[in-house]
Amino acid sequence: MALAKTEEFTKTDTWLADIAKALSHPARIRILKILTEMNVCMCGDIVGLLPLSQSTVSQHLKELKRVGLIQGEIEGPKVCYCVNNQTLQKAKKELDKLFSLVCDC
Amino acid sequence: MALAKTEEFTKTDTWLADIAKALSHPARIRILKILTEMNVCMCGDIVGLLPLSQSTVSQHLKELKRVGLIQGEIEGPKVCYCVNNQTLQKAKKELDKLFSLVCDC
DNA sequence: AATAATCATCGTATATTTACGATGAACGAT
DNA sequence: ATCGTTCATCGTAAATATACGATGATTATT
Repeated sequence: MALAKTEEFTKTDTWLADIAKALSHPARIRILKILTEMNVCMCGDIVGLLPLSQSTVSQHLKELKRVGLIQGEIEGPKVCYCVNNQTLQKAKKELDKLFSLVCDC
Repeated sequence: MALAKTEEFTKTDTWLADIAKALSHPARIRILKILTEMNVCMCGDIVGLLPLSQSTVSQHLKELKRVGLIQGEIEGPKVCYCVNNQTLQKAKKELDKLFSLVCDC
């Protein structure tokens, strides 16, 4: 079976693994940076900054949105994306907790 | 195509995405914790603590080893796994750098 | 030499991911 | 009302991931 047995693990571990999955593609890491560094929020703008097609970028945005790392605000025919500080903070907190457990840092 | 266009991104982003991929399964997060919290290092011991078969756990260990988050030392017929502090520290550093860029934390 | 223990790898099945082009939906502007 | 812009979704193809049982390799023990 290819189904991850997520029921067998703690909610926190499963959640953190899901966050990690959302960060597991360089395009999505780039997108997070683009949304904060550049003064840019639309899908089309991001497409212009990445070597990927519009539909592929849209999928990456969807994945980031799925776990709540970004959110999208509809503005007429456009959608303005931005990072979600709350989720990012929670992710950082849980990652820090993990690293403080598993390593000397 | 399903091939990630990793050539088109920076080495650091690609590396960090790869680390995130290794952390993107709750079993692998559990394994990291088990290797540090419990006094345990062998694959068989970990199998006893997870709801997964020996071959599946071995695959997860292989994935963690692939990115250098753990290392395995052969001791006769056994292999003693342990976390790799150096890689973990580098991962934490890069994650911190990412989060300090993309969020207020 | 034979056996037991330990772990990796092979083979396999299924689900998911990644990517693209094409199409559809929503809305503003003409 | 039509057109253009923007983005999501559909359809599809190929790669990867997840899981298991079975088998193979290695080494310690008997």
